[in-house]
Amino acid sequence: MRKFSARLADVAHSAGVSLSTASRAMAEPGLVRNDTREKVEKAAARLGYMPHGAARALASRRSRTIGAVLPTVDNPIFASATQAIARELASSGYTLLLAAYDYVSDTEVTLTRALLERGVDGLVLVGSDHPPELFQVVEQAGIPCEFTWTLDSSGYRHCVGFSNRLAAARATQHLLELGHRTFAVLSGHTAGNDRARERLAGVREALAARGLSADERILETTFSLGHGRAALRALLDRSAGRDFTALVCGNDLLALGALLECQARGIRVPEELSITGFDDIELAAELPPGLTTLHVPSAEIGRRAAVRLLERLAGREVAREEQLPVELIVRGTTGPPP
Amino acid sequence: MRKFSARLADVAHSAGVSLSTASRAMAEPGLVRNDTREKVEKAAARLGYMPHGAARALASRRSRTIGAVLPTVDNPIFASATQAIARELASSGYTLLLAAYDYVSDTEVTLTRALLERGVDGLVLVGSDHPPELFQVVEQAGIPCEFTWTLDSSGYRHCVGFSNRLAAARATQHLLELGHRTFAVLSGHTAGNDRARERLAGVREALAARGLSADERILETTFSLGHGRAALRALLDRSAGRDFTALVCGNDLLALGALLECQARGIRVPEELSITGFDDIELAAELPPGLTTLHVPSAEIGRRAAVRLLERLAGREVAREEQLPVELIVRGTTGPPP
DNA sequence: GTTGAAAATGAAAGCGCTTTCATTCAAGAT
DNA sequence: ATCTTGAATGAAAGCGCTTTCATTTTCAAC
Repeated sequence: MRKFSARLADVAHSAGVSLSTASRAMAEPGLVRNDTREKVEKAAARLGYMPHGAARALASRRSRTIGAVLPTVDNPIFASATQAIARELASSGYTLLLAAYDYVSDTEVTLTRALLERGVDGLVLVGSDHPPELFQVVEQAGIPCEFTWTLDSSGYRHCVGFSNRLAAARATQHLLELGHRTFAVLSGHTAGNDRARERLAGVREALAARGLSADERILETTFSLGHGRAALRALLDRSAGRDFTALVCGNDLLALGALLECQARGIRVPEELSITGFDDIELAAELPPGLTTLHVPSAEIGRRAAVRLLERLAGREVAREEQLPVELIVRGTTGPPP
Repeated sequence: MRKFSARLADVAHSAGVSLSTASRAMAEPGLVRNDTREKVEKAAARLGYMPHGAARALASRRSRTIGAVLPTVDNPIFASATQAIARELASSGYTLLLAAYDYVSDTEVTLTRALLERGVDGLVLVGSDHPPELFQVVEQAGIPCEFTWTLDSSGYRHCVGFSNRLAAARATQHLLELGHRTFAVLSGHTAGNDRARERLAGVREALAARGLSADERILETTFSLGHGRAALRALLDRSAGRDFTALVCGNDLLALGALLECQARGIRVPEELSITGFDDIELAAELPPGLTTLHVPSAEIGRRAAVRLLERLAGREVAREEQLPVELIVRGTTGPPP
């Protein structure tokens, strides 16, 4: 079934040079005379030569591929970060290998191992919370790794992101400044997810600084519109009536789900209830009255992670930690309490 | 920097068997005695052996990787299809390599070539519309390829999907049956996108069958909420006033964008204007009054594409074309004309 | 015990490329 | 002319694995 495919040896022969010269002509054009390089290029074009990545990787000990292991690809922020990584890598001749583990830790380890076996030269991971087994295989592989969407408290891993804790505290602060004193929180699942955990911690700290707490009104759920909606429903049904004026959400999907539930129930936002999100996805701006949220530089995170990895692969040093700005975007879902 | 990593030869030596036996113990356990297999497995575990994918690929002539080339990963339908492909492949020991070309044809060819160089054993492409160059490199690589989200009119390529034309016609038919006679259409860009083109053609045909046409009220734009909104705005501003009662959209993002624009302008849906989408993303059900749309089996498309590829790689035959059901979901955005 | 066939193992030849090392070549200095 | 030197090229040794082919072992049947 597989057609004959020209090898570099065929190209070399057709160009009338040795295999090594042909190899150099393709990889390091500076090492051969101009006319021989042209001969080789012509021969390659003539034969429709396509390099054999596996052979190249085996001989050179690098694959020119980077692996990214994501919780899910079905989230605009990861999608744009991924796109950015891929683009940046492509401009340096690298290819991105993608794997999504759907928030299942075991799968994350399996997929990471699969990528390492495929010989990726570097790795992009999300968050700093991972099974010890994962750190172990990555360590053993001895390849550079960037942790994203987070800052590493241990301070010895390479990461590019922002403080989820401070950002979440900022949103909470915004609500406090508007005068809110009774809060509810819709958080993502915190087990194995440091971003969700840090965001929740940030909210708690900001409240605690004012002697407040939302403890009995904190719900953890899956990041999605439907779950956000269901979670608010549960919150409203449980506390006899609505005993809070502000709702802080772990991401925009949860917040928008909550907003839709409010609209369905006839709860006026922000007059009766203020809502904040996190991420600033496109829908946050489009859905009236506009979601107050934190804008995270997702594409920039991806791009920087890629750049840093390329730098490190080239043997250059980069700062351990790269902090990117998160901006509070105030839109229509927050206002003074009733 | 890179740590020492055990090779299969080390495992073999440690287990007291030959390299070939060790190889067989890992790849074809049936070929070695139980106790030797155990010896090898123990040795592998002891040394933390991790197979070298490139070496394996070079020797065996297959990489156990499948490539998928998508227009974008930032669309729920592609995200879920991708997830499904990856899951199905993983269960057979295959890994998915992902590439997104952002609707840029040149990039599509470049990325496909990159995947082929990486030695993918099979390919999943979206749609049947591709630059001739792409068909050529795929052809030359001689690997199985599945075209998805479409049915191939030429009938000689392997594809799994549905008729975008008939589905779009069905939605149009629904509006016709409700009594609508004046239509506008928000289409995705049709250049190089057979799905968008077929959907538009389906609408046109359904209208033509009743002697109707929407020609002067057809707009092509980028698939996104914001662009959908802007497109409807343009449509309303251009025709002096609103001279149509039904709006057929190329996908849900466009439809939901249009819906938001209606809500912003105070146009009541469906009382004054009926809207249909295409895809049935989560938001279509959540955003009041609920979008009437066509449910496409995106995960199933991905899963079947993966299964078919695995079958073909195992040397088994599969039907050239696999048609999946598309269902009209009637929600709140369609009703009788005013 | 033999014998023969099947099962298990080992030796060795690559897979297609990169890269070291040795060799040749061109060209300026003597 | 000869020598020197650096640039350009070629020969050959792997990279870590799979797989063919040959050899040894096992074990049922005689």
